[in-house]
Amino acid sequence: MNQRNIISFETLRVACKNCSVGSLCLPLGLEPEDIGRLENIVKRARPLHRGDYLFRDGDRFRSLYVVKTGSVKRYAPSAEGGERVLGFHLPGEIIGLDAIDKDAHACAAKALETSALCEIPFPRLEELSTEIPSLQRQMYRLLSKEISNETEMLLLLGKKSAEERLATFVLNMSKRLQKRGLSPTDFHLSMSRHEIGNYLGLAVETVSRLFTRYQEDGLMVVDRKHIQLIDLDGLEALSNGTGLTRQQHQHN
Amino acid sequence: MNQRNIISFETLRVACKNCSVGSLCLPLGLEPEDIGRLENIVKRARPLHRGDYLFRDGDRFRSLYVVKTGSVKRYAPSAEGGERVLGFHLPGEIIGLDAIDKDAHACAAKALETSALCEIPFPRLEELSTEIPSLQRQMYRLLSKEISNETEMLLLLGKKSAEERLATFVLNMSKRLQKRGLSPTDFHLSMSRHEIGNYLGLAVETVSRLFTRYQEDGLMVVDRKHIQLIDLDGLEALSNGTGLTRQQHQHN
DNA sequence: GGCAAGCTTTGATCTGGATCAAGTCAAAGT
DNA sequence: ACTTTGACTTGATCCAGATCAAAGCTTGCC
Repeated sequence: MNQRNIISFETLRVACKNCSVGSLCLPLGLEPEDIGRLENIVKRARPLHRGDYLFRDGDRFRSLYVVKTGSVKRYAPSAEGGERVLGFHLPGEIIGLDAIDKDAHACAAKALETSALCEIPFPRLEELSTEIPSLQRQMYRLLSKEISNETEMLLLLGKKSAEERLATFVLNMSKRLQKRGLSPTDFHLSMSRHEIGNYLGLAVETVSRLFTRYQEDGLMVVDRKHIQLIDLDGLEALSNGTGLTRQQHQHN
Repeated sequence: MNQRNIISFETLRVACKNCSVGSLCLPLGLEPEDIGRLENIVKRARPLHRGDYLFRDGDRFRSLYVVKTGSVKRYAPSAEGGERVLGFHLPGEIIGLDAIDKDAHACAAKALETSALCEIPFPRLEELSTEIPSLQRQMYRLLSKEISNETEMLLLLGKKSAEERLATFVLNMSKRLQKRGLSPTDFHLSMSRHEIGNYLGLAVETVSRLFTRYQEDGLMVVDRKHIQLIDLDGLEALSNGTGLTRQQHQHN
């Protein structure tokens, strides 16, 4: 706590220019000069520890947040303590775009592990984006991309089987990690089986059984939260329903 | 065809100021003067007849569209002729926000009945919104609202039962029609049972059985595509899972 | 270390809704 | 009036995945 006071302003200031996830985030497409103006309004948020809330449902909407390191779970608490997981957020991803309209958060967000975040006060961002057309353009793109992502998820929940859902999920993680310069075939899942199941509309048991089966079929090696993908093409085939069924696989 | 040529420019020009759905659309929150500038870039699109395409998946993204009258179905065609219905659009609703990022439409849109639309060339809208902050603000809100809507749908597909889904759908239609000044309890569904089922992730047969059951339980009167809602509270209860189950209902 | 509290796996059973299979009905043409 | 066509309903059966039940594993905490 005291330590915060002795850190100089310069240290707290965000440096988007050097940020490893800058190319996935707001600065994309901005001139260096404009990135400087953006840096002036971005704040470094206090680091979160596992289980800490970034915001809760019902909170007034003030800022967008960008994950710098770690990961965040976003979920809608339902009556009777149940919850529905809406998404997992990796470094470079922006959280809060869904709250702009209602001016309040309809869901809660909490850290899955120790995480660092940037905070972007939305009124100032909105103001800045009237002055920097390329920032406005990037905002439109980010909002639109978020819609596409949700639509993708809708497709998954609406017609894919359990097998297809989990394969899609694992591949999606793989691709997102790759974009961040991490291994697409060897990674750590920061969320529990329960959370994965909840996110995909499946029971924990189903998730567990599928991981076991994928491993038996030589698609991946699973050791608790550590995943090693072996057969990306096989997973891709499963993910879009063109995969061999269990029986067919055994016969070939 | 010839008739189009003798209509004066003034007739073709869009008059957002007098539009009955203006308060649901882009002009919301704009000064009369700015609405005038918006009108200059909005075009009246050629009316569509049942089955006509507004755009197809893969089409280059050029414009947003607003339904003025009628209704439009948006869907993702899948391999082998199958399709996944992504939404139904009523007057005042904007179509195409999901295509901004990729600069191409990932889904197709076709008219469910004779429909009139406005076309808003996106590059010009983007330009105009850098000049009119309240227009930019409205765009952010609309995009954000779209994300919320999709999230809502995600919740529905992820954990609601068939019974809850259809009740939610009917109530959602009711509320949207009410906002447009139409009866919230007596309306016509322009889409088929098949399309409703597809949209909700249910089989046609399930939709049909549920409509029958709702009617038996005195919640509504269904006559082909015409729906009359009788017990809004009962439907609301069903829709969020707090409703009595069939058995409980009979015992009370 | 050792115990408690979660997670995760695995097995057995159950069920909501899909699928299959006939009809029924309404609108449009002949 | 009679066929056609496509949308809708109704009934019978089936199955993927939920739910129930019971262990194994980890991790953390005293």
